[in-house]
Amino acid sequence: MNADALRGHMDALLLSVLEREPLHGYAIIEALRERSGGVLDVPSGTVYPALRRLERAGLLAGEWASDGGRRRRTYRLTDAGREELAGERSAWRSFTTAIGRVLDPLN
Amino acid sequence: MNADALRGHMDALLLSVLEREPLHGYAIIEALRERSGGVLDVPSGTVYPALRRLERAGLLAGEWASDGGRRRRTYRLTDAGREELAGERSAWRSFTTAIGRVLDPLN
DNA sequence: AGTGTATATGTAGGCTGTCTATATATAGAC
DNA sequence: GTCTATATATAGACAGCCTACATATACACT
Repeated sequence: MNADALRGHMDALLLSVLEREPLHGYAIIEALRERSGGVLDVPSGTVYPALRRLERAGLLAGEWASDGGRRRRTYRLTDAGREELAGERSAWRSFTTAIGRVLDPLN
Repeated sequence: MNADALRGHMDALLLSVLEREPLHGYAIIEALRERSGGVLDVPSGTVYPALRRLERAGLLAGEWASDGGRRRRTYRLTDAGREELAGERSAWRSFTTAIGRVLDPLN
């Protein structure tokens, strides 16, 4: 998976894995790997700053928790985050349609 | 269309529109707009440097021509460019599959 | 007790491709 | 003579993803 290909789609991915239940960063990385069939292996240096960015934007709400001695920051979708996710899904569809039309060898 | 979303997919788009016939930069921009149903309106400041980059990489071959007093640089796919296009199409399929799985609300 | 691996978060700095804004020049319509 | 379309190109800004590194706990194994 080329790194540049992810540009501009990371937000949608992060919001999407948080749709069903709140998760912390490390669990999000694993969820992305599993749900993509092993294709997406996003480094922590990408995910943690992105989560902070989405929190600053009001799309996620983060909260510190402890499991034994380990600190975790668990993120959940805000209402604004849910709206944003819907918009991202719509944008993804029109994006793939547009690129797909150009790449279609029948053209 | 968000600018970042295109990152990493521009090469595939450019190679793809040149698959059937050689075109010059301006015509490529129009072809992208038409074939995407008006969604892709890529500025010249993106396309011309990208074409040079692909030429340097040996994927395109450019040649100056004149239509009346206007100078045009017409690009055609090289053999390496055709191979690259096949790879880009394959990468596009696995990319959309992976992202689509994560974005799928059924997950 | 010490080593190694998995879990867990985070920062600094680099890279690169896309964008905006600008410049140049010809052709043709009005 | 002016405006728009055609045609190419560069400079510099910007943003986000990356690598590499730093820190710390839990747990298995020796």
